[in-house]
Amino acid sequence: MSLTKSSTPRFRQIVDALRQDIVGGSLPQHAPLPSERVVAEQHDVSRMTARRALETLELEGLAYNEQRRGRFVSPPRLTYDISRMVSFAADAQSSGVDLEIEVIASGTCQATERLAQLLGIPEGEELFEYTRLFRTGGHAILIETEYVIASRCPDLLQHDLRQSTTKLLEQHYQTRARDGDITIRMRGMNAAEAERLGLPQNHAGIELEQVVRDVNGDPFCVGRQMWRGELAEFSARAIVNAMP
Amino acid sequence: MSLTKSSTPRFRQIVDALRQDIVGGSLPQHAPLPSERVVAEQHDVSRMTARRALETLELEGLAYNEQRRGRFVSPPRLTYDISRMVSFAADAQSSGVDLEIEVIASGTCQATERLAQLLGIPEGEELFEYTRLFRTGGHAILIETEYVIASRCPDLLQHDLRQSTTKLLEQHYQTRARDGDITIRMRGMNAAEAERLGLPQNHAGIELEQVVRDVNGDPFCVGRQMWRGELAEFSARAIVNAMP
DNA sequence: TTTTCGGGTTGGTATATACCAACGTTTTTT
DNA sequence: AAAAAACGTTGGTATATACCAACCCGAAAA
Repeated sequence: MSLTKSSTPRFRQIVDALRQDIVGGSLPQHAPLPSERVVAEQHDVSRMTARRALETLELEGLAYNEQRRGRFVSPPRLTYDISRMVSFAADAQSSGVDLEIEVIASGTCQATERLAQLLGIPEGEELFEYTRLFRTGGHAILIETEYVIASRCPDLLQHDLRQSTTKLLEQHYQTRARDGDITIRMRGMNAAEAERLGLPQNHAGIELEQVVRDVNGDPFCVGRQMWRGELAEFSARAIVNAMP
Repeated sequence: MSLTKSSTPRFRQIVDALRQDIVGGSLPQHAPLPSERVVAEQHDVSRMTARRALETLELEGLAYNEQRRGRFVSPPRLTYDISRMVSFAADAQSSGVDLEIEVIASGTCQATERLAQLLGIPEGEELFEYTRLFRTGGHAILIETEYVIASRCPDLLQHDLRQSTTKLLEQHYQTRARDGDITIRMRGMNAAEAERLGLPQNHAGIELEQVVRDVNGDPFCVGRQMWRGELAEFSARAIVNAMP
């Protein structure tokens, strides 16, 4: 006889129902979704199936998850225009996004082989290194670590790092960013990144690496950002080269 | 007493072991990973736990999964330089990547409101629409749908679409791409996309939307690509604008 | 030689259950 | 009033089991 015999899996039906509640607006931003146990009871499935449905909503970017607190409706994406500005902080703040920056760590380090190569400096040269967490409305968006050549900006770490680095370097060190190289890819987060962003390990996110160069074309800063994938959006303007 | 009492979860220990086999090179590209049942037996866990481990490898981008055939080691990422060239096909082929293009569908359609707006044309105007699947070594990378203003390139669909559209339009219609706008985001795939790429529904991927403009600044083509997230990498060069 | 039919593999879905760790709130104790 | 303990919630991990659908491949039939 069989109960329903519809070919779409149960968990997917639940996903569809919950998605309606979210995109239909009956569940606003940051509103809690029903817990795994509640969903299981409401739809008369096992908790594992309910869990599957809720996890799928996370994959779709419609919900996020705070460690053993519950699942909530995701806020809309933030767009970072990578070809207009090298600094996300300046970009966001000038477009009216309420952006909070927390400095997780800061200090000095020595250039590794890779950093030295990217910055065009000898291995072992002193760098400032700092890690910052970006939030909006208390909700973590991305975590960033930047490395700046120390000799170009003495006492950089004495300044307040809760602002755009690009602006800081301009105002105090006459170092103006002219251009940069950016690489974007999707990948699972490592333990440290996931913890900072309040996510389970291996949650998929978007990694953005950038090298920033000054008006002379000399690189002075490299950074690596890890974004919550469901919150990230990157826009760019491409210029097609002259052809042969 | 407890058996191991290590705080890292069993499934994660298995992930670590399998990852070693992959990055260590003992499992080459496209080599089959042990099946869920085999992993379960080898590591003395239940099949659900083994499955969990293998799925985590997929999230990390180290493995991919073909519908009920098994899991395999992922090939390395492909990089698309979005600021140098508007066409991935031309970019890849010129850099020696073995790229196969399959035309899934092609035909004409009428501009929807959104397409009309992007292309700067009246709603309902005739467009060519075609969908192509890109592979390398038989392995699907991305699926793309493009819309081109029909009046600008009569009989476009008579040509072989298994090549760079940019080149095709240049050679036959004197339409040369000058620049474009690109948007990149991560999201779960819908049913159609997932099926074409041989993935389970809602697998996370990277969506890339682009509008291409000619030498007069008039848009003539819009496209939307869905990439397997673990294979995609985008590079760009950013130019910082003059400041106030 | 080609086609068809099994049987064994694979992952996909689903249930029912169990215990744990982390968090929040309430109650009790200090 | 402040600190501590208790309790109930949440998701995180893990097991054991079951059946299904798609696929591969080899054996049997055409």
